[in-house]
Amino acid sequence: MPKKKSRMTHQRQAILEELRKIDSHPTADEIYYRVRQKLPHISLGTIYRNLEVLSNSGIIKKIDVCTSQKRYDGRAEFHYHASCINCGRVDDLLANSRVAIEDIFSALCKYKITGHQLVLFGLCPECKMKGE
Amino acid sequence: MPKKKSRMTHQRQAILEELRKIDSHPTADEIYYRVRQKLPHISLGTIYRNLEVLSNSGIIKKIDVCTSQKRYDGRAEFHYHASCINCGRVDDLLANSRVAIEDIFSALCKYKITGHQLVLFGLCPECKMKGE
DNA sequence: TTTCCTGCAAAAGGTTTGCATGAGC
DNA sequence: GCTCATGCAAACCTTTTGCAGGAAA
Repeated sequence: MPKKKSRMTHQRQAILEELRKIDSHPTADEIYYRVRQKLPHISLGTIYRNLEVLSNSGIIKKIDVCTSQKRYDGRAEFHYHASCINCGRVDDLLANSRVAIEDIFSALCKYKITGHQLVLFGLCPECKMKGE
Repeated sequence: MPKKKSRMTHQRQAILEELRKIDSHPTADEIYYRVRQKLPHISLGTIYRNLEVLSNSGIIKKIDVCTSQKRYDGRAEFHYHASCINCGRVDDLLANSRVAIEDIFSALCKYKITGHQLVLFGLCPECKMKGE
């Protein structure tokens, strides 16, 4: 199957820029809302299609923090995320322990481990302060 | 709010038995299919409502392996899961390293860590053998 | 006899897709 | 000019919910 080449359209550009500009980890509809400030006629379908294309080509990352909506991350390098159980914000964590985790479990089971997903839950500094 | 007491109906019983009988980690519709062999008139809504009640009371566990459907586990004790990227089966792993993981990340970020979710991906022994 | 639970069917909520048109390169 | 991408809207899929009748305790 010949790899089809993708075009850098205004829409794709705007989505990527928006994602790189903010360091939160927005959901598709948050991105939609933001990009519409610049391109008022863009559709949600286009947002989803582009997020898919961009993450399939390794330019961005689709992340799953076990909530109803997927989130997207402009940083494609490997790292973990922490999700606040109170306010829902999602923060980056350092990329430590990747190999360690997969090694530990490779030794403990018969799977050929090829990846893993880890999400930490807790209270973000702000919610921790508020004592909630 | 007074805790409301729950009743052990035939439906709830059958769902729980089915879940305990199989050590795969079925989705709601797989459970629906199986329980219908015994209770042909049970509805999917009842399946979902009972899985919710049972997991909220800590009798079973709802698990998320980052696919479109949630899965359910008759074992409520803490343990990890591995998901085969080829055939989709989900297996139990030992419960090691729980504290270690949360401790590592508590030291690395400003969150008050209260939990985490870890899923390992890879090839199950069978798919590994088939060389896929 | 009081709640809680069920079946049914409709709705919700997030994401994907078909189609005709539009725009990169 | 050839594809690939877009906007729109409808479809999809999993899960949730409203309601009136049914069954645990």
